[in-house]
Amino acid sequence: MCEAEPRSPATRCSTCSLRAVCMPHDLTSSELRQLDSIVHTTRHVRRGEALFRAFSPFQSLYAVRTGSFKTIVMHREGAEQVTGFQIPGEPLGLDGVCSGTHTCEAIALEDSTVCIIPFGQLEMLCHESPRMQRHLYALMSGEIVRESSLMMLLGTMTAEQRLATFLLDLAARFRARGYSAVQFHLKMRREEIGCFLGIKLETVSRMFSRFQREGLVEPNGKQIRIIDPEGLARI
Amino acid sequence: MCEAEPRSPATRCSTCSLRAVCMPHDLTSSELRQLDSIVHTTRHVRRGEALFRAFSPFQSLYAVRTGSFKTIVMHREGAEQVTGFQIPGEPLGLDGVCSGTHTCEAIALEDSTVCIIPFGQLEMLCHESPRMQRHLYALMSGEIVRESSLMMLLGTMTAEQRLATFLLDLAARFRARGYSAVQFHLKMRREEIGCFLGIKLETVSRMFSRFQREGLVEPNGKQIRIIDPEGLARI
DNA sequence: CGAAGACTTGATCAGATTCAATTCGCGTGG
DNA sequence: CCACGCGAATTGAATCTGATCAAGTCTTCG
Repeated sequence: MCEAEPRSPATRCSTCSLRAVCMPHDLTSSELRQLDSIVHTTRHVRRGEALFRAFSPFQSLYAVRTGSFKTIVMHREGAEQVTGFQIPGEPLGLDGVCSGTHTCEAIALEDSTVCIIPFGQLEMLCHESPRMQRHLYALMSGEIVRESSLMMLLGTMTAEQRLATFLLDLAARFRARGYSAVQFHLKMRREEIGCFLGIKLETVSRMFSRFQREGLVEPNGKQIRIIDPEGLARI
Repeated sequence: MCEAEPRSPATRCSTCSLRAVCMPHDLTSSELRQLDSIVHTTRHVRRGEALFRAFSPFQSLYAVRTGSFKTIVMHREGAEQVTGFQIPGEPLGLDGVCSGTHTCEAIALEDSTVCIIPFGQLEMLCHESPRMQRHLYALMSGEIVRESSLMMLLGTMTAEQRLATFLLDLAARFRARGYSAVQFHLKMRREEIGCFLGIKLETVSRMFSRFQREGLVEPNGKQIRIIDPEGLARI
């Protein structure tokens, strides 16, 4: 066989339902074909396993296809900070471009799959396609902006405001992907939410209880129903 | 005059003493010449004035040439978070690439000058020069990494650890630019330090006093002398 | 069905904030 | 040139938010 092995349609960018989330919307069919030829591998990561670890060499960017991840940075002696949660359509690995080595690690919150985008080949495609180039810039800059607003959260907000902001942000991201923004399932544990928001797991739990008392949210373990988004936003 | 107006040597990348900090170290002389032709303007910003504001259109990246800046993101109703301090050789404006609009604003902490790097022209240069391309990627990714470690600071550290980390980080950056890492002048007020570290100005002041009692730092208003960097790192 | 892990809730404690009172430093104008 | 005045910084006391410790309940999964 001279041709590359045919892939299942599910692993093609050109037919992927997440394309609108993940890639620029105005790619030509020729650019899409090139993209297909780059992104020809997916990888399965089991719940709890690492997609990449800190200090591992950077070779590829990833896009979450199914499932979800957390990214964490480690401090000396095990203190860790969750720097983000990624759901389908969102990028992973942008931290590695800088030094060629990952500084954070990405752990699957459930059995998940990612698309693998070899960075060297992506660079070449970007060199040919101004649209892809722009998109890569935008992805990186977007990550910078996302982290800035997280710093705002960690630097200025109370525990109550942090959890409210977290829930509204998740809801918006689910909505953007066509899922319900009102009811969703948290794949992460209370401890991981706390570690993301800079508070302890007990505090997360107390704030959930408070939201329930105040009729803002109906938490049922990991199943969350948002009753009063305006109320949450007002906090 | 057919030729572009001659610039003073001080405004040329090719002769700039900060080039090693600001640009890739392995540029060819032809690449340097191209760089000179792009970065042909500097701008003065008075103490307290904005280099760019949130929501202003993004057109250029900037590099601090002299002086220093803070970048802040605003929340509804005036709550603000300082997301970074920039000293000579450091980039400004990377947040704007994403949406074409700045999300933070950059305020001069003292009378300062910046080099203006029009982003459209930089893109073109990057297209020609793989080294410049890599450098731009690295700048953006580096900002992502920097912000991650700041999130770690805001999410997991005590006030004492935050200030110690802040001082050591500044010291390292001054050293990298050939300034003393032991003694330096803080251009920002206690309030701004606090706003960066997610603590109140009184707490910053108390921590400075504590460091002085413990013989770690000799603070004299804004003049700082670091006595025991290992001790600071151990906190 | 039982055990381990995850979550909730209460009581107490500690670190940081808030409020307030001085003190210090610096630029301005008499 | 010095005094004045204002913003910045320091320090103390009271308060509060969130952390810690601990007990008990709920879930999940082998």
